[in-house]
Amino acid sequence: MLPLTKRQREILDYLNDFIQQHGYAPSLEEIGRRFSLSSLATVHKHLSNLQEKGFIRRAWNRSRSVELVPSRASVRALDLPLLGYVAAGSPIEAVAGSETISVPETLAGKRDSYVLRVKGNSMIDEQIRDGDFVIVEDRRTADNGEMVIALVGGLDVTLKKFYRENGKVRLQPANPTMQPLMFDPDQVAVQGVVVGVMRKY
Amino acid sequence: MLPLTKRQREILDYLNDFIQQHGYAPSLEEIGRRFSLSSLATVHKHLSNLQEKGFIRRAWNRSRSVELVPSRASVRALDLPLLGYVAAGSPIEAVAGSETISVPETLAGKRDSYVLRVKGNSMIDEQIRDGDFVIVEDRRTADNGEMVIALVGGLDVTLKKFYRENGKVRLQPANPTMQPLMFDPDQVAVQGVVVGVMRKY
DNA sequence: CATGTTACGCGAATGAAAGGCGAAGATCAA
DNA sequence: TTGATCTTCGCCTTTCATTCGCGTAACATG
Repeated sequence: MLPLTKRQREILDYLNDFIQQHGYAPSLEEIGRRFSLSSLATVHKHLSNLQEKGFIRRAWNRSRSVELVPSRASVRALDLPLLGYVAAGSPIEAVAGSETISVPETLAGKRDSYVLRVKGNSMIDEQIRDGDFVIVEDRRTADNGEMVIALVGGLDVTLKKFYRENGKVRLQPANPTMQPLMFDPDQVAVQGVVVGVMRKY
Repeated sequence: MLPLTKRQREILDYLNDFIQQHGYAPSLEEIGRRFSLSSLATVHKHLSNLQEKGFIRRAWNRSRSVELVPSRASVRALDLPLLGYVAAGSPIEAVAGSETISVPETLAGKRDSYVLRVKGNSMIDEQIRDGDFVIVEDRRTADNGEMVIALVGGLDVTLKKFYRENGKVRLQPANPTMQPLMFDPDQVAVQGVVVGVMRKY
């Protein structure tokens, strides 16, 4: 893609801000006012140049039809649903509405995945703290040592580490004050496996 | 999909609110009243335009049949450069080539940001483990308690928690076996601040 | 140094789309 | 059937993008 001039960069940034803020693009007149340009022809030429260089798209003769081309902001991210909160030992608490979180493709599992927000510090020993987002791949089986969302006895939904031992299933809390729990395999239904963590400071 | 005009955006926002609040769509007359439009033809034309642009769907000739098209609002992700590895006490070790990591927009700072991969468990007390990716916002100042990438004495580049105390700067390792270090402010140059963490299992 | 190119700028004229009106016709649910 | 609601038609005004001709400045190149 062709490089921008200083002026073009300024205008592109302005477009970005404006669209972000208003939800629609500025008119040529508004752009001109922002940069103290008295002629719309000047603005128009700038937009044409930006279009030629591939940074924006425009519908012909349509009001406020400038669109930013998602170039460097690559689309390699998935919008996963934020289903709710999870705390060790408590059922998943659904979150209102249908919020989504964008997650890098490399973090999300290949199957259907979703996101839960961690409540409390019960997973602190696995370096997961209160407020972290865990990306969960929706599947019914787990390997030893994986962190799973498990339905225990048809009641509790918990986040634990999963081990299969001597025909039993061991669910290991990531908290030193809690004891590991042993179950018969038919008592434990794996709901999903944690494949990633995100934290925002 | 075509972008919206100012008016179209207003109406779309109203539809959104109304449906959210009532559970059903407004009638044309209600929309018109909200925007002080005396002709339903005007409202109808707006809805047609919104439909044409792909933001709503309508059943033909059905009352209150406006439906919002699930936001294909492609939440963008940024491709940030993976600059290298960082371990407490060691200089940043550059990674070969120009790898990038895609990071959700919500995790990345507003300014220029980059990604470092953590080596070793020296930050374990801050729930950052070996192999984690830290998203670093490139700036030169930090507030108390922020985790910073700091250049100390023009030599070492380290990842520490940052505190300003009594005209001195305290760099606090996130590891119980390491002592906090006190410096004169001119000995410490903040390179960036950690704004996010990502982990892949 | 002259010269072609490109970015940047002006103002005016033109016409298309958006936004608006009222009235009449069509359709659906009760 | 009837009342509420959606659809269509013609016509108007406002907003906006486009085009044209012309000009200046910066810059690379022969």
